[in-house]
Amino acid sequence: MEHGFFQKVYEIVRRIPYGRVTSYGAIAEFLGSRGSARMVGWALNSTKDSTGDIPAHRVVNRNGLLTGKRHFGGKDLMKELLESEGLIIEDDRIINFKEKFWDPKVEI
DNA sequence: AACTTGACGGTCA
DNA sequence: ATGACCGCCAAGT
Repeated sequence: MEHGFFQKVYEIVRRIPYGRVTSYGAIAEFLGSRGSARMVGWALNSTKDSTGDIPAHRVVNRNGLLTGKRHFGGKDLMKELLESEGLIIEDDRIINFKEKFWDPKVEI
């Protein structure tokens, strides 16, 4: 197993509690200078090859917008996954984002 | 080796 | 509120 930037990202994403969400930037910030928000999105992109135990749908952009939805199967798979966890989504935006936001640097 | 492309975010007009 | 720009940096071409 490697311990590169990607692995660190996976570790954090796996820790996002059910029904909560975080942002690419928050993860990048938590990892310090080891990466930018773009890198986090990149890391998640490669989870498609991975085993699939990574809840990538719980990562959205800083505005609670489902910017990564097109990388999931189906038309609205990402949205459906989040809704099934109790989040309210309207026009690809998480309405109760602030309440559901989980910040790794304060909650870990 | 050079250029483009992003699941991003902050700043400024 | 909206849009342009810039920094970010690994991968693909």
